[in-house]
Amino acid sequence: MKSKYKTTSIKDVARKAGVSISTVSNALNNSRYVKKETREKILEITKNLNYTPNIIARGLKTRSISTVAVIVPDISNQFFAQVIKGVEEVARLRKYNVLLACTYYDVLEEKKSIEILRKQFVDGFVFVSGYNSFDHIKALNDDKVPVVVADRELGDTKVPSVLIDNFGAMRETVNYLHKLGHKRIGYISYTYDNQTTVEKRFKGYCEGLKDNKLVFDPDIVVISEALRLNELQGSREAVKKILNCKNIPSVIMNASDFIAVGVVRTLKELKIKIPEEISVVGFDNILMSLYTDPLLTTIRQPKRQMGDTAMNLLLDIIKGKRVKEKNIVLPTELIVRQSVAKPRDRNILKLSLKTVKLKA
Amino acid sequence: MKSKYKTTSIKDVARKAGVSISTVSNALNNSRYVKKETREKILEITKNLNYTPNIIARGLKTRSISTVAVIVPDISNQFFAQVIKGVEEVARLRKYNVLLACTYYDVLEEKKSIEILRKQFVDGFVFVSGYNSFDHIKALNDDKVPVVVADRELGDTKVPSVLIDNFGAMRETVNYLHKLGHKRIGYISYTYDNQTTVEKRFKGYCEGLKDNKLVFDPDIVVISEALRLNELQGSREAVKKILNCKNIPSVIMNASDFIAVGVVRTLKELKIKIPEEISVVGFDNILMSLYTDPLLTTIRQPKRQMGDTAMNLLLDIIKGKRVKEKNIVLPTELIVRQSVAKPRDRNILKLSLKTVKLKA
DNA sequence: TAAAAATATTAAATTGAGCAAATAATTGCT
DNA sequence: AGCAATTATTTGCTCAATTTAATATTTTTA
Repeated sequence: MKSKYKTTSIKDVARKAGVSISTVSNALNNSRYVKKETREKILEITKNLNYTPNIIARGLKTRSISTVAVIVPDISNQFFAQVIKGVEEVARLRKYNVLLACTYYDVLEEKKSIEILRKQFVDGFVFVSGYNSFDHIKALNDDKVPVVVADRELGDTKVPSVLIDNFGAMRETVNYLHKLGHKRIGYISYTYDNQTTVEKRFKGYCEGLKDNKLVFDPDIVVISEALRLNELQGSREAVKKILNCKNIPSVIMNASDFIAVGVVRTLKELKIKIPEEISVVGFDNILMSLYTDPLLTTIRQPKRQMGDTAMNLLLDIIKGKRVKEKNIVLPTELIVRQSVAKPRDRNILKLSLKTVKLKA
Repeated sequence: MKSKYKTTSIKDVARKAGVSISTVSNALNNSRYVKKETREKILEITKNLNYTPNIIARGLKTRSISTVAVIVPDISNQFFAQVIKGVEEVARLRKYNVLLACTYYDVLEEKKSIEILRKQFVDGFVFVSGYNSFDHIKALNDDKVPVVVADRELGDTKVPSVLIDNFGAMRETVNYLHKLGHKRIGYISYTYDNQTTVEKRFKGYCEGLKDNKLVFDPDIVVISEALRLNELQGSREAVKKILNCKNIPSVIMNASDFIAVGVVRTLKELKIKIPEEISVVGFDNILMSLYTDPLLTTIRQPKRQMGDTAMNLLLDIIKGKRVKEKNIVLPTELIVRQSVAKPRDRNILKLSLKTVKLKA
């Protein structure tokens, strides 16, 4: 504490115990032999004086105050909050402190945070970048600063990372839908930069189509900047665009639950029945996916687990433990709820679409 | 950083500049007169050597490493995440670090966090307790440890706090509804302990009734433990209980948006029209309130502002600034969306209820 | 020009611990 | 008892800065 008042120090304990400072230090840290009686006396006095070692002083010598930084784009985003939760839990368990820094998708802020913190007192970083280029993180790693990246593929296996297989998850979901009988699979996403999770999802969708000899049809794929805002309007426009094509898809896959929630809303507004006429699939398993009507079928990513795995990995690296695998891929899971069904007779849909076309 | 390699220290700068350590310190901190040329030379060399002071060493002397702790029950809760966001923003602005600790509504964890952190290196606390008794926080304040409480009424104005007027917000909303013509106002809440925000809301509801000479009717008030879980089922049961009474309310107020969202869902399931037959009001303005159908009318609390106000207050206290008001009440706002309307002819409702009763 | 005043700089103490090397105390062995 | 080996403790340096009190330098004043 900043308290200007003198706190009890190791000196006080030493004086009261009639021994030297080092003996107290040795007794408390078990770093050297200390006679049993001496140790007990010291422990007793430590307790009486309510003494705890000054972490800062210790840190000056040991060069660590058991603190790691978590850097995320925005804590108010459920996803990042969950990752942090995982990090925090492991930190508490392993007696570490967590420093939080938000960067609001601004590389400059990311770099600034790195700059400030690495020169200061953190032992390492759990990093979820909000940018599409990772040179600053690679540089950090090259400088031997312990860092673990979560949910970002750096294309550089030297940097430890904890990811999910966005590509595989989407691909398998396409396979699942195809098995149900779907042949026209639409896709809605916000625009992506190079290397981002959203790009991987899109590629997984494309690969899934190939797996099943389905052709990629740009008429039923919308990738739009408007969807980045997580607002209903984006989904609304995307859905209308897809519904205006000749051959309407029997299912719409989405790059995120936020988009999917908007799609569900829009289809309901248009009186299109989900999943009877069109099925909808999300990605993320956000809380809201449990509040849509019908409940959203989506792909769960283990957000909290991502955080705790990253933190455990980071601490192992900091402690110099030999880690066998430093590029960890966590499993995703398709959560089957109510918004997907086998495709029905396409005539049902065509019927309701007469109305839609007029409105859209 | 923990880097075992030697970093450049103030000594290196001093040697290279041909001056003493203290002069370098004085030059960099503006703590003493330093001749202009000397200062410039030192600054130049500081830059060349890429020197930054070791915060830990400084902290040992100054007893601060510019870090505050934020303690919340659970970061994955939107509300707390927003508060933290506010705290973090101010921290970055005022060049402070934020240590995060979650306590999962466990007083023991709260006490443990206090115990660990206050003895260590934090300058103060922003505290959102998850408990209904605040002795540990009062003790902290009594010990002259800077602490600001957010969103909790301690009933002790000695402890600095940033709150909203839960009581007044509910009361005024009752007045608003009464002005619209509502005479039967239902209320759903989860159970509360002493002193909590939810209790204040309930009292505000009661006072609002009195203001308008409406009688409190336990038949249209549900306060249940089941609602604490934030799951649909709780709201569903509460709604059915209210609908089973003789004289059904024309509007249902709710202690939280989570409850309200469930209420909206349930009413829709029961084919009761919102707001034509029953109006619904929430509290919190969570993201999901923008995704219900109809959009939820609710009471906004300035969550982020709560965080940044608390942090600014805390830093002012830490810096010894004279603060005129250390018990701050932030304004709430009724956000009028679609789920509230003037009450119509009660016969409409009675008609649809014939069906409901059977189901419920 | 010498003394006083103002300006500029520095040596040394301080912060609270850890740690290596030196020293002291105890035990074992012949 | 005497010496080595073992066990226990301490001295003093270190970490990297801030700060106080002392000192050096320059400028002003009489």
